This record gives sequence, C-alpha cells and structure tokens, in this order.
Amino acid sequence: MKKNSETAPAVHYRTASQTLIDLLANAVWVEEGALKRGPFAALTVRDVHTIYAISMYEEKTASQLARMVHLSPSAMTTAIDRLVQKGYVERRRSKSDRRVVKLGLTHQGRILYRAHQAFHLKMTQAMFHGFSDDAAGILEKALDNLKNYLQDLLKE
Amino acid sequence: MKKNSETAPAVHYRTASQTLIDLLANAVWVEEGALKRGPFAALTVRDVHTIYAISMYEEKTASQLARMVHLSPSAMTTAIDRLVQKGYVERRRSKSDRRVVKLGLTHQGRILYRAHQAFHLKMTQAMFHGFSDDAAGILEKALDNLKNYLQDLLKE
DNA sequence: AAGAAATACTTCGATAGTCAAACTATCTCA
DNA sequence: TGAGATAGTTTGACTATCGAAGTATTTCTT
Repeated sequence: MKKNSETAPAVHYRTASQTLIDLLANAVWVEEGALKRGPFAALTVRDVHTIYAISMYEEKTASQLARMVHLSPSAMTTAIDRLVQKGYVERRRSKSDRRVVKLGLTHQGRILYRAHQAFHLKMTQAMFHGFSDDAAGILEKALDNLKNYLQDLLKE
Repeated sequence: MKKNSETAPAVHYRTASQTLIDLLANAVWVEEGALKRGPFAALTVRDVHTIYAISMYEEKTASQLARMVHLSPSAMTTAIDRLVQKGYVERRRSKSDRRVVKLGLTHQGRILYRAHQAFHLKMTQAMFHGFSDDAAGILEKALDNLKNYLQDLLKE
C-alpha cells in the first residue's frame, strides 16, 4: 500500500479532527448509558475507572491511585469508602508500612473489571471492523501515536 | 489495501483495546491540564465543551444544548449563567417565540472555540503523523466506524 | 536513641455542580 | 377564549470535590 496523490492530507485532518472531538465527547456518555442498563447501575463512570485502575494484578496504594485518576487524597478516601461499602474493593493495611493502604478487588470487583475490559474490546472490534491485518497495524500505530502525544502533553 | 492471512487480528485487539482505554481515560485530563496553563484557566472542561457545542454557526436553544451535553434543563440554566457571567456566551430571547432562549458566542467565546478546534487538530495531526494518504484514509474510516458504533449505542 | 520532620491516609468544613419538582411566561389549538 | 403544552428558571436537597487540620507511623538527624 504505497501510492498517494498531491492532495494534502490536511483535508482529512479537518473531518477526522471533528470526528475525534465527537468521539471523545460521546465516549463518556456511552459508557454511562451502558452502565445504567447493566447490573452495575449503582456505579458512576468514575467509580468504574477507579476500580479498573486498581486492576486485577498488582496491588496499588491509595495515593498512587489518587494520582492515577486525578483525585485529591481526601477525595480518594471517600471514593474508596464508597467502593468498599458497595463491595467492589478491599482495604488492606500494608504489613511493612502500616501507614499505607493497599487496595485490592473483591470477587465482584473482578467481575466488573472483566466486564469493563470486554466493553472496550467490543469498541475496538467495531473500530477494526472489516480491516485487513495491514490496516489493523496502521490503526494500532495511530492509536499509539495519539497515546504518546497525550502522555507527553500530560507530563509537561 | 485488501485483506488476507488467517492470523486473526484478535491479537492486535488486546493491546489496541488497552491503548484505547488509556486514551479515553487520559484525554479529559490532558484537556484539563492544557486548559489550566492557558488563558482560559477559569473554565472547566465541561464549560469548554458547552461553548464548543453552541458553535460558531447556527444558534442553538438552551434545551437543544442540554440534550447535546447531557445536562438537565435546570443544570443547563446555571451552566449558562456561569458562561454568561464569564463573558463567553450571550442569551438572546427568540423574537418568534419569546419562551425560547437562543445562545450565541461572544467575541471571547469565538476565540475559545477556535482554540479548542486547534487543540484537537493538533491531536489529530499527531495521530496521523508519518502516514501516507492511503493510511490516512484507513484511519479515517476507523474513526468513523468507532463514532458510528458509539452513536448507535447511545441511541439504544 | 530521642526528637523533629516527613509520609500516608483520614476527618472536617466549605463549596460547587447536579437533579427533580414547583413555578412563570409564552404559545398552540380547539 | 381558555386548557393544555412548551421553554426556561428558581428552589431545595444531595453529592463529589477540595484544602486544611488531624492522626498514626516511619525515617532522618544528631
């Protein structure tokens, strides 16, 4: 797939950029809507992201998590209170340093984690729909480009 | 760009999906951060989106706008209050139907509109960086796929 | 090893954004 | 003309958030 024309891709950018805006704006509401209909109706999108950030695998501390989801430590305390109370998250005081609180998912939390993962996987599939492997590679590269760009912006 | 190979792109999906999650999660904070550093520090991301939704071109009514940004009418009233007070938006009572409030951007609002547009255009450029026209076409198609998928989900 | 400083988290008080319900003004149509 | 519908606003209650002060624990300093 080489070739090309003189018509600058700048033309694409305009519409693509608009699409991207719509996309980012809608994504939250789609997630919100999907949530409200499912078995996790009592959770907000932020709750879900917090649970997702805790993740299945490595234990995280409360303050790590606060940084990850951009909450103040105090807000994180109450956010965790909520999630503990609803049965998605467990507080585990660290043995080695009894100040720190390690967070883990309960069984229910793990179920939600997988559901969230599946939700996004379906989105991805929709995005790649009908594409060849080559095209999929391109797409992946583009997503990576964007991710890196945003991460650089965040660091500044 | 045709098709080929049996090796399912499912492999791609996993990582791409993860990238997509990170991306959607980060996008808000990048925007927030960019906002805080710029000359529009007094605005929230939601404010900016509301202003952007009002748009330069066609006048919108308050309730149209409320639907677009997923706010209740009453919340929209106070959101507009904020934006009027800060000098980005104008309320114009419709001549033909004096119940309805048409919304328009002030000069300052238009400046913000363009800045927001430029911000996203840069994101898009980063995403397309180094791509041929063909590749760009694929990417555009993918974005469109995703947008449609999300919009369908929203409608359900 | 004792006291001072730093760290991790929590509690508290204040604030801001949200919604639903009640309200006002205006329009439609029968 | 009057009953009901519509567009937006006001009100009251609620919730998430933050910053500041507080508690418990650890680390550093001398």
